[in-house]
Amino acid sequence: MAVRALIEWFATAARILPWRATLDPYAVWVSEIMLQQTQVKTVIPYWERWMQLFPTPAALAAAEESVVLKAWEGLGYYSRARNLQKAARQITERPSGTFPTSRDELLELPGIGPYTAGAIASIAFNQPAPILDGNVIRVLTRVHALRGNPVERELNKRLWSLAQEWVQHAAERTRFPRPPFALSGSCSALNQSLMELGATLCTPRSPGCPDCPIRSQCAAHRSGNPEAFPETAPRPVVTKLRRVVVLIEHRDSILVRQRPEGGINAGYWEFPELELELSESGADAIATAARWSGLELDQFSIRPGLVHSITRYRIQLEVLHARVTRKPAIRSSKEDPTLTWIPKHELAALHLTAAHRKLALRLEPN
DNA sequence: GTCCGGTGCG
DNA sequence: CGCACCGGAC
Repeated sequence: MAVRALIEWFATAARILPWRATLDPYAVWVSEIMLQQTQVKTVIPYWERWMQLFPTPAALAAAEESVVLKAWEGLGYYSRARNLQKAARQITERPSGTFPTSRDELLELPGIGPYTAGAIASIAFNQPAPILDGNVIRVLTRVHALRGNPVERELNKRLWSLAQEWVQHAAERTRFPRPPFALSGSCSALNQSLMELGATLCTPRSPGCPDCPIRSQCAAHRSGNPEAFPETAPRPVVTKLRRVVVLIEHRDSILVRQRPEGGINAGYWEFPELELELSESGADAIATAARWSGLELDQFSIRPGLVHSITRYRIQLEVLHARVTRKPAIRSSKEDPTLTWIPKHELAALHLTAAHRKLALRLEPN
């Protein structure tokens, strides 16, 4: 085990990150949820704004959902934001009025699974709770040269048990050097050092083995091919889709709609989007938009499109623009009651999906 | 183009 | 256990 070397390395090599300046469990929790599936660099400005807007669980619990979703706009996986607020409401309703401190209590909150429960319990409260995320999986499979897919039950169980042994060892056998940031103790230091190593040196490609504090104890390093670990399952095939976005402006207003609950980008606003066949041409896109809107073909102009990827889809967006002097009566507004004209200056405050925010930024200001 | 990554739900 | 959920890095 390389626990001591890891902790000593962490005390000197840890990146200074805004959420490392505090041990407030709420601040740690928010950072951990944002960091799920999302890179540190992306998270930093979101975390700063979030902590200003909602400095406590009570502030988050009391906020309008639309304000919460606006603060999350562009981060993706929007159920994380909804669950964060749901959990904040549960926390403020606790009879004790205190933040849950145990892994088991944390696990009861929506959006908190085994990783996040361990992260909060160890980082904020220095409990010997294990954590296993992508970084830790990489470090542990490399140190022990563990073959197999870490998602499968057998290896996954082994990795959790190693993570538990390491943090237990940290709890019983180590102290931590005083680092230049907030640290609750050696369990926190060990867990954070595993993640930090995975994020900065023990990276998926081109790992920085020469600088690694535990390379002498690493079986994958000795093997000469650390990148062979962990083994990964093939990713699901990407489905290509093609859609047309219809930007219709009338005076200072523009047509938007809200995405339904329960699917991609649930509850977020967007400009109307229509499905196209992959084979359809630009002219077909205009015909589709005209049929949907009741406008004439020649009222539309083609604007630069964009490509974006969400989950297993790669979506080519064509963009059409029309400026009308009379609002068209759009038939589908009966089936889609969220279809709404809003003043363009209100787009800034609306929660839009990332792709449509890019389109909104291309509109001329009034 | 290809790769990366926690939680919830069926 | 398989799949859905996002956006950005390379």
